[in-house]
Amino acid sequence: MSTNVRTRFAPSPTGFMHVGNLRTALYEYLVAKSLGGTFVLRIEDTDQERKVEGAVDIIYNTMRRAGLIHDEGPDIGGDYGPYVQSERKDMYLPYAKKLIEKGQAYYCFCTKERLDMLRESSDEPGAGYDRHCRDLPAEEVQRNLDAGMPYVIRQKMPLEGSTTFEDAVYGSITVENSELQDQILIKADGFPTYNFANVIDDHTMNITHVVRGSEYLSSTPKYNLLYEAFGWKIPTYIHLPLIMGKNDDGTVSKLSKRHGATSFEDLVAAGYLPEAIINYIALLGWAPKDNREMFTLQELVESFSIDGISKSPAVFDYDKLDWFNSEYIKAMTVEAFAAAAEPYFRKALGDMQLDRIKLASILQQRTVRLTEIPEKIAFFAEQPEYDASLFVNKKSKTTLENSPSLLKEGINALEALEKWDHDSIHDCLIGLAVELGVKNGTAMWPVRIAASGMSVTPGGAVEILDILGREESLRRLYKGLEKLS
RNA sequence: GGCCCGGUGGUCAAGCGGCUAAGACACCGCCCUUUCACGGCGGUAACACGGGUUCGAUUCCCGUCCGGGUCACCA
Repeated sequence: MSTNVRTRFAPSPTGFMHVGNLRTALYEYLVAKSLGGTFVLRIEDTDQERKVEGAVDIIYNTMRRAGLIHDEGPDIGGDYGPYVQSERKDMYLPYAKKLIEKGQAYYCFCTKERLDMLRESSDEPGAGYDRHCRDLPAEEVQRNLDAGMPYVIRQKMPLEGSTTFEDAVYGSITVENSELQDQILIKADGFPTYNFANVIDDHTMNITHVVRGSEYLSSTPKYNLLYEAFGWKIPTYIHLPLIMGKNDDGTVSKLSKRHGATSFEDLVAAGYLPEAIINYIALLGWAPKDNREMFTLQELVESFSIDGISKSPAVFDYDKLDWFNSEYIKAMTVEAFAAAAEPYFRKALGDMQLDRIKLASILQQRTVRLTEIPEKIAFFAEQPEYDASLFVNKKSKTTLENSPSLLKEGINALEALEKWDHDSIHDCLIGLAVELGVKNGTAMWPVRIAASGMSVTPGGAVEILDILGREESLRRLYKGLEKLS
């Protein structure tokens, strides 16, 4: 028997992809793919007031860059379309009316003002709707309808008893029905609310596994009541632990914009690779059976299982993301890294023609985020003003006294070089150290400082000289010598 | 505040009645080394608390405390 597993990612087009959403999408993808199922993309745009131009494209782009390829969706179609809720608008009202017929829902003519007043006049923080229209006489309802009075449709919650549902992660959860509000199903503008559209769409799209953040845990009983009212099969619920952010005061709360770079686009702009981001967030709330940490998307599909999902919230840790990113960078080929780094090379060097592969090879092992690159190599384009004190280094045994002669000897040796390439420069300087009877570092230090003007550089003296080229190298070394005298 | 969920080192986390309580990140030290890194080796650091159940609880139950989520014509 092959009940096809179907999951859906149902973002609303807000203009950015929050990592919490991305992680939900990832898990939905993994649940589907690890079970040989289908991954559906559905756009939830029922809130006409919050519509953002171009936001859907951001969703497509993010999904593609993250590698989360959907099997059905607005852009590629499928058997259960349309996949945009605004295009399904007409589907929802009939379902709501069916509920009214069954006595599970009702028209409500209360104005927004009355609702606001209700809220304000109550001293209970959680006080909700007073069910004023719940038992309106049928004639009055009809009269209002005929008069064209604006209305919403509300779900009629049971006043007694309790509702229990099973969650694949959190287990059995029971809520007293008296806690449940008569939530709105259809808004005054005719659009369904998220909660209602969700149930209708998930059912009509044959979604078998509903994966979402645990912030929906407490509203799930309402969903179940809806499914039961229609006599529909209840999907498997998989609620995910929340991703938290650290606040300035040391507390934590649901990760949001105020915690910094928290959207996929933000993170990419901050110099993180999509693969590293995916790998990291996969491990926020899920752990494999073994100790493994490095996963490609495909490997995640192979290792994923629902019972590895944890219940407790996870704090988003930029340090760990940094580590993943540097690991991914180190694992790239130099060519791939050079390509990824190119925009940052340009930023620091402009049109200056330096060997990109050589640059990449000295940077690759020491780059955590791509965005660090420009500041690391800016000295190649223009040597910064530096102080002679940089020539002093205890470990290398260099001082203001011995540096001038050391540097002069270096210049002499280098000027005699026939070929200016890495190995020649290397052998030349090492040979010099031997000749002078000093440590390699002692001979190298003044050269590197004069060539770069920086105490810390990517690569050593040899690499820098090689990349800089003979002419510019010598020019800088002489300048250093001048500074020392 | 009501309701729901959670609670293993600073962070992510293994563990699912008996372990010297893994591993990773971060941090610290040492080594390597032409700087910084990288790499190698080692180290500091945890079962929130109190009751039970049991021969035995980090693991099961209850309570307390703490943390989070949720109570919209937002999703």
